Amino acid sequence: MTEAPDEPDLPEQMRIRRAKRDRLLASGHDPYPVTVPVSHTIAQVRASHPDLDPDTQTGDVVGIAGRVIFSRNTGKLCFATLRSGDGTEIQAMISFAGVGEESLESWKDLVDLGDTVFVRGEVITSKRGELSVMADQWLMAAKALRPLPVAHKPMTEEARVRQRYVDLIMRPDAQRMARLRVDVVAALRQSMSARGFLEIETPMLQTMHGGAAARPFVTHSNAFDLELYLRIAPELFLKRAVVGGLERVFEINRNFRNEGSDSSHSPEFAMLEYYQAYADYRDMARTTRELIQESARAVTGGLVVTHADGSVHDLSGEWPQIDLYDSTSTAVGQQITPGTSRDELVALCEKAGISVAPTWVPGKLVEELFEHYVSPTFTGPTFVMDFPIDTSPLTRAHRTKDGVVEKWDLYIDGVEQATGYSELVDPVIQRERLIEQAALGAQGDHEAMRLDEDFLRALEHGMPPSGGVGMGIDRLLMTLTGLGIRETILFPLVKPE
RNA sequence: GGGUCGCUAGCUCAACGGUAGAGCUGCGGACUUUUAAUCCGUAGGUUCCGGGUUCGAGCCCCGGGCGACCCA
Repeated sequence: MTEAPDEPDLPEQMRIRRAKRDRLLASGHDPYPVTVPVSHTIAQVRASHPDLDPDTQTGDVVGIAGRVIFSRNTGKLCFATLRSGDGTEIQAMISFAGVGEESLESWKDLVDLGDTVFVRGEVITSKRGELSVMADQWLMAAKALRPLPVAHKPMTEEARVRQRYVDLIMRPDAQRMARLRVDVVAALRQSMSARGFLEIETPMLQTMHGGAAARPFVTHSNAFDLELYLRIAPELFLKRAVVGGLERVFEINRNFRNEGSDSSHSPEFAMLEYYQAYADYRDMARTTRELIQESARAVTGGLVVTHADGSVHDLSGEWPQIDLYDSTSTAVGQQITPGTSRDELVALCEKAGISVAPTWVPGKLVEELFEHYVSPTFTGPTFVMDFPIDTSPLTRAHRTKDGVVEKWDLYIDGVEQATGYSELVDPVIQRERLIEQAALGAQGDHEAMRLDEDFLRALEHGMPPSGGVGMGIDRLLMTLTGLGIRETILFPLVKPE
């Protein structure tokens, strides 16, 4: 048994709680016992005693534990609302008659809001009808040394993100979000598994980053004296697996991109990527729609989801497909094709107020025009088809249209939700594309891809015609809930205080 | 990267350049049916950090930190 060391700089309320911990120890009670004799969860007690009349005695004795979130003491009878980890609550009653004077006084002296307590007693209802456990014994299960924030004023957004443990205690919605995420990921895994996909894990520490246009985080292996990168995408390894004959593979895991964060971007984010041999981008679009619909059904029971702001979003049915070049041409009032000159595109961008970076290739300019004029007009889920070839170095050229690749982006609520491809599997063309990327990198484009010789060697062994998709898990949670990305991630990256 | 706003008690927020306050929380007291319990009393501060102006700075100026929003 240890005394709390003197910490005179602590706020008064924390000093007092430490003193209560000491008093528990002094009276022979462990403030952090190894276990308490819980017999039922709060949810079980609630479920097995529905609709009792007020002032009922059931004769059922249970042992429950939960965190004290409200406390109302009268002279010889104390009420506490206990909340369990799943968000369910029940009232505990500690009475002079039930536990005796010493234990009652001890409760009033030593139990604070935020403490986790064990209560054993009969399941009853109070005179007001509240389902309660009338204690014949109580024990401290975990003494809280810090006070909780006020329950009736919302914590600031920053406080909720930085101290998610407190957010989870105080706000049942925070717990619901964490559990919803579990359900969505489980639904995705089940949907993939039902289609014969194997879940595999590919390296997060890579000697060569690739698979996306993004700046990587760099780290270092002491043992190998080697510069390593946190992956920006699993794509090139999943494709190696397809080369090897794992014809349907997927991975759900984290990617890391060394860029800023805002309401829809996080430096680390979870992604589902899947590859399917003998499928093309149209097959992948259908599968992706089904995956999202199955996720929505799994967590909401239907295909019409209601967001936190009350807005309603219909994910049912087929989703429209529009052509990138056609829709952008209509929006700017001028025919744009893969043959439109860079100068013309720059002029259109400047007219739109888009500031153009000198490294931007023509395809990038077209995508910027599209995002400026067209994507904000989307009202429901929309597939945008057939992207410029110069921004998609890992994608197969379109089978009939010059200058574009077989790639789609799926937009939901105006945000890119997923992207799919008919994969480029010709190792000769792939090498040419990556050499072009390496040249861009040499010119200072930090997002350009590198020449990955081992990946090319794999392709040279022959990769079957395949489709691939990448879908953001955090984005999917946003789509289903309408919340920001920092709500969907339990512990998002924050700068140190 | 640019602009605007914010940072004060454990939490949420006030305070004309002039003694830093409130609610909840806490502490002491009353109360055996409360529901954000109520009633009486009471304590609690490095005003994000560092400089400067001033008789005097939470407030004004400069620099820095963290955050939010808008723009790029």
